Amino acid sequence: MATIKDVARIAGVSVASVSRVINNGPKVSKKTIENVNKVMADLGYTPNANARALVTQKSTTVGVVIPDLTDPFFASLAHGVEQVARQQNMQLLLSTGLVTAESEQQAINLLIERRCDVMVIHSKKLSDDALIALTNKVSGLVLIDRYIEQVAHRCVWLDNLEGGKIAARHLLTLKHQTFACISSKYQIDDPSLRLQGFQSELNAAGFNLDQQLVEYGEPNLQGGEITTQKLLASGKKFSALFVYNDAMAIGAISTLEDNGYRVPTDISVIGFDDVLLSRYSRPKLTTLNYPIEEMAIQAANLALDLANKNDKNNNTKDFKYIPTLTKRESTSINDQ
Amino acid sequence: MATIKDVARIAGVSVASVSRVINNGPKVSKKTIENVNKVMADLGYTPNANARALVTQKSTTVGVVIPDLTDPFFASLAHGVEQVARQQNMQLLLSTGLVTAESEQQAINLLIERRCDVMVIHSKKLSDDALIALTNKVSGLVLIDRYIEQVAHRCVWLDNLEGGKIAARHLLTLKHQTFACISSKYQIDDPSLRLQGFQSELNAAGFNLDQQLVEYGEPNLQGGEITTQKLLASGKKFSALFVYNDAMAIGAISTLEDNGYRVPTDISVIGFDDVLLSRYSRPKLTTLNYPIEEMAIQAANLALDLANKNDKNNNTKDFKYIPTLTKRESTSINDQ
DNA sequence: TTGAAAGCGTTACCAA
DNA sequence: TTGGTAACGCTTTCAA
Repeated sequence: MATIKDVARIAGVSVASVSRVINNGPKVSKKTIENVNKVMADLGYTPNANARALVTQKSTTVGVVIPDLTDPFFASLAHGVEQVARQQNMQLLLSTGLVTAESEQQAINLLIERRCDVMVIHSKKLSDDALIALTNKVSGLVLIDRYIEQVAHRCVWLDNLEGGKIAARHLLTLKHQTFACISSKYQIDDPSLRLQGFQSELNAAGFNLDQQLVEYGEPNLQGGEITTQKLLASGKKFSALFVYNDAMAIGAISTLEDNGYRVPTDISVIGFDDVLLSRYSRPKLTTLNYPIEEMAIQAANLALDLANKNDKNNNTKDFKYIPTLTKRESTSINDQ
Repeated sequence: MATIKDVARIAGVSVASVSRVINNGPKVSKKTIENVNKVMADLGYTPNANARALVTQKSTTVGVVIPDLTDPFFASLAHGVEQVARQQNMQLLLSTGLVTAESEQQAINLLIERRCDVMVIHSKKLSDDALIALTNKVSGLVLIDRYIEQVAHRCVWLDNLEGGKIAARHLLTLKHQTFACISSKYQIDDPSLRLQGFQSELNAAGFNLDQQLVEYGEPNLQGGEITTQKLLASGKKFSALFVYNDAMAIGAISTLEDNGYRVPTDISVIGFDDVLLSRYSRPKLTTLNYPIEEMAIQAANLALDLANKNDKNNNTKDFKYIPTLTKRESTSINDQ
């Protein structure tokens, strides 16, 4: 592959001049520009980004660490980051497939090796301390979907507790009085906070959440089906069901209808996340919108600022998002 | 950030020795290894991948070019490539957001700038010639979902024509006699081949596809709804509907049921792709499985071999995949 | 407006 | 088993 030297030699100029025309540098004669451009085209010359990164000490690459690309939620996150990357003429360096603290750490290390100056990290397994340490090493590192007090100004996160409350309020407004809940068996923060918020708001309104009507399962379609079967098997009645995420909610609806319950006529179901899926279900899912793409854009911009030390405002506050209710068809008033 | 020189100086050895321990090079004394490792740990030293790439002339990076990350189909493709990348300790460099031939070209150029030696490209807009030219420049470049005769041995693709035929055969087996079809308005190869295969198999069995029962729309949920409305508005009867992809098929089912038709009792619907969505719909979608992840893995491995000149078998044949029928609940026998 | 040359952080060859 | 050093392809300063 042709190098800048080849171009210089053939064009009969110095590499410095070639470099100048590549970078639209100042003070180059029109003639040189044209000449060099022609030679570059002839040779099919493409500058070597690695060499460039080495000398300029910047990577024009933004790193993203997420657990799984095939989960639409994370795909949206990556998509958000990608948009700001493209704006900046930067590229996405992606690390996925993370299950343990070690693999998360490893993924981040790879980004550091590439001297990625801007990174958006979704980490649930790494300890606060490990993350804080990383934060000191990489100035453009931003945490998404996680809140750590000591590095609050680098956290872009969603208030899951409030999300649970909003769901409860919606159901309460619809005059429901008996509630069930499906949560995730994986006890990271999110599910327990959502459940906690839901429950506390119910209590505040003078209602109770029967612990026998709380089930935990895999956070996917099948998990929703299985937990709903258990709920039904308990024999207890409920008219409103709050589900950890949309995939489970769709599974729940499916099982409910298979068992002769109409949604929302007999039972109202509310999900969480508002992924694409929720618009594809029948009935269309009422759910809490998790503005993950918007948050990812925010996170990427923040990382960019941090990397460029544009921390003008020297921000110390975090970036908290509140989910919003998206009313569709799976909840309705309880008129029994 | 600490460099190899810092490590060498502090450890009291030469950079050559440090380099050897980093790369598990031969002939290093145990003592040196331990000493150097300790210093590296103390300094939090991380090798610079850019410098490495420059001198070794290889990038340990695999490039992926896809139109859109949020489309589950492409997410699966990226996921497949990612799996083989990880196996090789390589990382994904991702380019998305492609709409025109120019932006596709641009995306590929960025990968070349990074001296990405292994790349899997999903390109629908670039001309055959442009792609062939690229192929000469990058030895590890593989095309996915596209077939170009001159570079057949670098193509991993699906036989869409056969897919259409399989759909037709399935419906024929179920004794259907009147057919409708929803296609994509974007006239790249895939939709027209699917339609063509469908039609030709119908004809072979002595049936006809009424052109008034063929509609074209946006390849998403809404497109499926709109085209189905048009189909219904034509007043013509049909008992079987072949739809371009799963998203449209789900839209179609929704509109059909809203208009009082039961699926599959009154009308059988068959989709294409077998994305996650198809398992989430009610009734669950009968569709043609597009083994995109498997194909992506194949493509990535092929690209790897090509890049390493492991073209041992000096393959000249292409990699053609045939979709397979996934029977679920949206098709049934026509007993009228 | 142009060119020479130093230097970015590594690896790998050649000597010692 | 170790160290010195050229080289990778580029940008950037300094002089001319």
